[in-house]
Order: sequence, then C-alpha cells, then structure tokens
Amino acid sequence: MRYLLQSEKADDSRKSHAGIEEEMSGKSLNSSPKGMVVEDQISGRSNISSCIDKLQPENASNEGIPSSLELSTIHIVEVGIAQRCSEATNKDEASSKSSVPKSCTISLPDFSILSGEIRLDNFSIRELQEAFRATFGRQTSVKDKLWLKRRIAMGLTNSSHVPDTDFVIKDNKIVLNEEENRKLQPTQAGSGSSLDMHVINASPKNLETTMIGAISDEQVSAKRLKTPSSKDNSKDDYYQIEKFVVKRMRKPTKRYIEELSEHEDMECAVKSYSCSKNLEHVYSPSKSSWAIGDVDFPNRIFSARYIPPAGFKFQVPFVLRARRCRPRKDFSVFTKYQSSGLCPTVEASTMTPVQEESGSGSGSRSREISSVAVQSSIAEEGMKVDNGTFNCEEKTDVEHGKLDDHGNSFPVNTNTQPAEPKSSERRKHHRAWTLCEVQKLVDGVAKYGAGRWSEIRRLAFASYSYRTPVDLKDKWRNLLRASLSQCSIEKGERNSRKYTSVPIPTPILSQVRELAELHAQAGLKLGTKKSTDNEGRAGVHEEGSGFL
DNA sequence: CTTAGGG
DNA sequence: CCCTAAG
Repeated sequence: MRYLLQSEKADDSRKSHAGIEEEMSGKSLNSSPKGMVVEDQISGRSNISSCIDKLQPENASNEGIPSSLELSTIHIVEVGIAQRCSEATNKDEASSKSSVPKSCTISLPDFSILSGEIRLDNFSIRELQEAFRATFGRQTSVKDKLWLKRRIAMGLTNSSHVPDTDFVIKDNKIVLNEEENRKLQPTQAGSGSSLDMHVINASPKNLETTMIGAISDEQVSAKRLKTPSSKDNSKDDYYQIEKFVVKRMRKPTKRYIEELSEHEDMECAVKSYSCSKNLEHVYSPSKSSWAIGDVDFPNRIFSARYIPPAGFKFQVPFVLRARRCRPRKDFSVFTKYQSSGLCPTVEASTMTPVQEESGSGSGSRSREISSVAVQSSIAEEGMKVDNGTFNCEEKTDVEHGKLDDHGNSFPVNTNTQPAEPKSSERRKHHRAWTLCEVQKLVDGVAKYGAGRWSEIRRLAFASYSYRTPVDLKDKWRNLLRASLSQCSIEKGERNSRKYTSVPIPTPILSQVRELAELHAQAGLKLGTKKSTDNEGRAGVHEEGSGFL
C-alpha cells in the first residue's frame, strides 16, 4: 500500500521536464552496464500475470528474471512490478480506459496502435502513453514525449539504441527519417537468442525484462522530476529508486566493492606517499562509482570471472592478488616506480624485486628487497682481506654487483626472482654475510664498541645500506656464539660455523672472542671506552690480520 | 629512533 | 631475519 501511495505521489510530481527526462532516460540506457547481458528467454505476456500473481521469482517460465541478483533486490523488483500492476489496474478502473484483466494486473496491450509503420513523432502524449501501454502492457503517466518515444521505440525494436533524431518504427526496426535504409539495429524479437551486451531485450514479447527496465527508468525519471523540497519523498522511496537504478547497473559483488575500495585506497596511498605514515587513516570508502561501469585498475592484473546464474551473465573484474589484506603502503609505490627502475624503500614485496634501493638514507630503515643472488663461495676471496683498515673494500660487493654513484652496492639482478614470492613475503631476502662485512663488523665493534650498532653501521657500513643496525647486532651475537662454540670445541672438529653462511676464519672468531672479553671486562662503559678501545683494538686487529 | 633480547 | 619491549 505504501508503494502505491508513493507512486501516486510520484506521479503527481511528475511534471514534464522533457529535457531532463530525455537526458535521464538516454543516459540510463546508453550507459547501461557493459558487463550485463540480459538473456532473452521470456516467452510471453502471460508470464507477467503469473509473476505478478505470485510475486515470487520462481515461476517456471521466468528464466529471464534476474534471479542472479540478490534476493532482497529481487523482492523489491517484484514488489515494484506488483505495485505497478495494481496501480495500472486501479487507474484502469478509475478511468475505465481500456480493456481487460481485473484479476491482477495489466491490460492487454493493444497492438493495433503499434501496427504498421509507426511514427512516434506524430503521436500526442496521450497516444504515446497508449502506445507505451500497448508496448509494455502497463500504463504510464509520464508526459515526457521524448521519454515515451524512446521507451516505446526501445520496447518495439528490442534495442536500446534509439536515435535522438526523428525516426520511424517499421517492422520492429528503427528507420531514420533521413536515411530510410539505414537500419540502426537488427531485430531479434521473438528469436529467443541471447543478446549482445548493452542490449536490453525489450520486445513486446519479452515484457518482463522490459518492464523491469522501464520501471526503473521511469522511476528514475520520476526521481529526477521530483522537487527536492518535496516532502513526499521518503527515504524509503529514494531507497527504492536507488535500488532500481542499481538494478540496471552491473551488480557489484562484495569482492568488486572491496577491490574498488582497495583501489581507491591505493590511489590515496600513491597520492599521499610522502606522508604515507598516516596511510592507515587515509582510507576512503568507495563511493558507488561502480555503477558507472568499468573501473580502471591501473596497477592490477585482471582477469574476468563469469558468474552465469540463471539467465544472467555478469562479467565482473576479478583481481588476482596474493593477499587480501590491506595493501602494503610500499606496494603501490613499488608498482608506481617499477617501470622507472627506481625502487624507493620497498619492503619485501610480493612482486618481483627490481633493484635495491641505494638509499643509505639516514631515516629510511631500508628494508629493501635485496634480491641479490646468494653468493656462495666468497671464502677464498674474503681471505685476502686487507689488513686492519676498513678497506677490504667492496671486493665482495663487486661480486654482488656494482656500486652506484653513492658507492652503495647495487646487486646485479641476473637471475634473481625468488621462486615463491609469497612464502617469505615479509622476510628480507637473506643476504649472506661476507667475510669483508664480518671484518668490518669486528673492526667496528673494536672501534666503536659493541652495542653502538647504529654508529657502526653509519660509519663502517656506509656502503652496505642493506645492513641495519639490528643486522649488525644479530651478526655480532652470532659471531660471539660461534666464537664461544669454537672455543669450547676447540680441539674437536672445528665446525662451529652454524651461525654464518660464510665461513668465518678462526682468527676472526678469536678476535671476536677477545673483543667480547674485552668488552666484558670493560663493563660496557662504551662511551668512555671509545679511545681505549681503539688502542686495544689495534693490537687485536694486528693479531687478526696477521693470521689472515 | 636505538638497543637488547627472544623467536 | 623478524618482532617487540624498553629507554
């Protein structure tokens, strides 16, 4: 009942606003969802009656009903149909205008009005309404000529492509006035064949589908015409209308919406990269822009997923992705820069690593992808480390790659590509410690003291941007263990290098040990230790290098 | 942010 | 190597 009232009110407010309606109807049609295919399987008018009688979608012959849509919306559609029908019936009775059915429903279309060559331009509004009624089996109170014209034309010709110019409908085909021969759209009426995209099958024989479309559009039209101040428009009304509008659009799956949100999220991320720290709060919920049609996902890999439920086929974008959680903020940046070869501060990523960031940047905690090919045998190379000073230089690094302008090592990505990106997504690609690095570490500890990892990193590991202070610390810890372990097993087998991928020469280990002892004795007074440490270091280092 | 320590 | 608690 409520629907009826609302509809009537809507009708009342439907003053003719030809321009708007035209625009509206045209728009709603021309921008019809691209992924939507309406199957043409409805057999006839009788379906409508039964459909309306039951108000349920499960009519045997209702194959054309968009049963793939959500149930809630289906109900709304059904109610809408019923409403329309009763409305039409009421009006029929009131105006005693035309034929037939009382039981529930709609008057039978009077096809006589549609026979022969139809020139809708010559129709009056009343005639157009009549034609509409004949076409769609229901009455309309829309007084917009253009709207009616287009509606009818679409209904008769099965086509959503109705020219703006004058035309004549002949044999279910639209014929332009100017060019009589030019057919805009082949007819498929009654053929039962499926339609192409963009085509809403709307012949008089396929009323249901058409009606749904027509209703929604009409409601849209009504909505457009309603004055904003109209108190009649309850939210429900708008909701209904929106529902109908939505109906015509591609059904957004949950996933689709999700993807869209993420997409927008990504856009935000890209935009606000500089201040990406607050990214968590920049999330912007998706607007209903999905209705517009295809959305462009610039950085996504697409495939299409077909959902072919009864009578409907939706083509929904289906995004392949490894993870469903919020995209890492670095990810977007990564994709953005991927092509350019720059790779700023990228954490371990699902994607293929490119090049290591050169940013020895102070602030950036460069946990970049280091896709260096795992170097295996640097042992012998490392053996010829220079004495004491830190210029064992990048010999080992040359193995990894070349140095960039800043002297940072740039891994040569010969074959990189971790086989399974997702397995250790988060994990920094393991980078074996070279002997050189170990040496530097030991020296650094000797020089600056254990525990001043940041300093060591900054001063001694300036060229090894991939080593974080924590790395140094960890490595030192491991070295200590190895050293102690080696110490304990000294006589036995000397395989005590479980903690390092690079064989650490015994001298270094003993050096480590001594350093550790030294520091232990000093009681961690590193601050003052610096100078003394240096001196002590010299001797130690001498010892170490002597062995080397 | 830096360290230390556990995992 | 990662994570986290603690300065």
